[in-house]
Amino acid sequence: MAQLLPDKIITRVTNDWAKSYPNAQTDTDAYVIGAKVIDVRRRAKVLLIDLSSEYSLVIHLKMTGQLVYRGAGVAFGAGHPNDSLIGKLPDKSTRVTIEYSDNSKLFFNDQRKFGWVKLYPTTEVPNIDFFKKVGPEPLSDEFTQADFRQRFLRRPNTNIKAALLDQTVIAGVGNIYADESLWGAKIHPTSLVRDLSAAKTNKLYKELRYVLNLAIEKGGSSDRNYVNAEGKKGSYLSFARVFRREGQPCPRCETAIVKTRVAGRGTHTCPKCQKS
DNA sequence: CACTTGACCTGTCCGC
DNA sequence: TGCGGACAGGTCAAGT
Repeated sequence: MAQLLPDKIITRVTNDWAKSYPNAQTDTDAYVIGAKVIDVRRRAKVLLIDLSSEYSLVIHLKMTGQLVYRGAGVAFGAGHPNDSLIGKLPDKSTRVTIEYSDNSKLFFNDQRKFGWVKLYPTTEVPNIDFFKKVGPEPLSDEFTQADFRQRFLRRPNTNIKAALLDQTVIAGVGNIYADESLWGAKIHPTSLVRDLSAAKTNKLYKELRYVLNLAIEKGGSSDRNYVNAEGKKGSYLSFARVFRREGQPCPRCETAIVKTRVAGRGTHTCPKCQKS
């Protein structure tokens, strides 16, 4: 995305599901049509496309959203090299289509319709409720072990998995990387935050950063249909130690991985390695 | 206030 | 094969 979009000029934005582009209206076109893409950024799980109009498209993929970019012509239909992963576009999951002056298109596809594309003045983005409350980026250089522990201790009476998933504590950790990092740190997901020693939270800090870096290197976790902007799948799940591995042997101790429900989410643990 | 649960949606899978 | 229910990568609002 960051390589594909800059300098492209938007000529049209259409949406097939109102909630996927909730502030779409004719007067928003004034800030979008004819605008040039200046930059593509990310904060937490949100993507920002900054435009020359000083407005930004703010995009959240939620569970099943995906952004797929295609050049003009044959790329929209049969014969595209990515057809085995995702076929002709738009398709029945296409919610928003952004067209550019070179006739390329960016498709926002989202089977479950939880994701969205919103438009805000670029200077207002930091004032969106979500961005005011969201926690620090766990991979940033300034984010230390001590910061990590201190952030968690704001939620002393909840379990560590709920705290890991809480975007106001730490940004960007979802269900997969929560399970994976807890396994790495040998912490049971139901452990109360207040009961975790500094040694444990330090270990979790290291494991979380390891897991996130590995996931980035592998192109993320394509659960089923997910593809990136170039139509490619990520491969992290083939490296996962516990996530979606119920009944398979723990890579450390061979004990069968179990699946339970913690913080309302499917949760995978090794019952021997992660006792507390 | 801190914390948990249900709602938002479509599609798939599993048991009857 | 059909049908009901549970579940799926995330976040809010409403509930306790």
